[in-house]
Amino acid sequence: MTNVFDDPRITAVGLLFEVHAGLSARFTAQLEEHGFSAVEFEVITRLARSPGNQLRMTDLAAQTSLSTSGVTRVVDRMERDGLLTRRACPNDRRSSYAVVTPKGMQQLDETLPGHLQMIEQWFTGQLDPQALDALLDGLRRVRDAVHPCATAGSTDVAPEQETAAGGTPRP
Amino acid sequence: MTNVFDDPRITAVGLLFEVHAGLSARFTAQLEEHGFSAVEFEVITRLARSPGNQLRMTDLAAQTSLSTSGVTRVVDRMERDGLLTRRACPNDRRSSYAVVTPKGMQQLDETLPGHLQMIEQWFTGQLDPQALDALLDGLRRVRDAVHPCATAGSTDVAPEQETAAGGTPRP
DNA sequence: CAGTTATAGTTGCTGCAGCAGTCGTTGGGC
DNA sequence: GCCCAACGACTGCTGCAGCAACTATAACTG
Repeated sequence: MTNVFDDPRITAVGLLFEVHAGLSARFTAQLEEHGFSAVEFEVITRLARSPGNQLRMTDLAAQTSLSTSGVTRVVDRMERDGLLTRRACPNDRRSSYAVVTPKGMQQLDETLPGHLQMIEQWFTGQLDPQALDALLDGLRRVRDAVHPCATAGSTDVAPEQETAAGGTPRP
Repeated sequence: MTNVFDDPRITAVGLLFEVHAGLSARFTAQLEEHGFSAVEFEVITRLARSPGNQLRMTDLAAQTSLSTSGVTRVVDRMERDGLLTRRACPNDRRSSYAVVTPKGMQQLDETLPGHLQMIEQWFTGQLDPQALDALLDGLRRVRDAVHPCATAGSTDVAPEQETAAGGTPRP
């Protein structure tokens, strides 16, 4: 039987997903040595790169792969561990900010060098600069297509225009 | 403050992960229209592309992102839904095969065209052939570094050689 | 052949994330 | 000022996946 799964499209996706899984596993292992889960690291990173080391819960959810309820729980845990604090929003009493504490920043600072080294070792360092550029350029174009609002909290993006096989806006 | 997070390595990983998340979300939505969860689709795909539409539970675990216990539960569910069956292994009475049923194959056949179309629309179709090749080539090289045993059940790979920042072999 | 070790699969327990429903807050229409 | 829809965050419930413990079988050793 001629295998339908040799279709280059399937292979392409398989490749991308395997790379993601592989890198995730490596990173998770290293992050846990520093007391972070993958999600926690993503959260604290997004916060730390934002002005004032803080972000509203909703915006945090939009920037991460989490739902708002997911963000609530993660921030719960990290607040219990002293890495974050909640701060009331002065303008809007419904909103609250998640803020990185000094302890959180310190733990992040201890984690980052090793993390960067891991990236270098397993990802960027595997390719010569030219090939890496090509890879990133391709990824960027796919990202722009597939990930409409990568930077919530700052600028909003034009409403996406579906082409065919339309449907499900976004979860 | 000069932001540490503008480091190109962080950006590269962020890009890759955003692409993965974006594609995952799209695919998940489409797959669920056909009654598959993402994991179930991965499982049935791996089975369907294997000789005899079957695979031992352990090999299935190695080829997917699941642990062996995870495979047990997924196969439980899919067997309950009539998509798979367990079959005893004649040589080794410890092992059992997971086999795709006709109903499973049919449901897969109904799903695949739309799935391929999604891939085309959101991923491969976003790039001209040359750029796509460059992207896939880069991914392939990273995959080879990071994902030692992509094809379990067939050939084994040479034991990985850690360089620096050693440690945790694999989960 | 008996005894030990390794392997295949399953299951109890735990932790996590999403959904849907709830409460408090905000802003617009009248 | 009052009412109602929209919004932000939180919580009960459910389903899922991994770990560790367990059973059954296989392979190895003397």
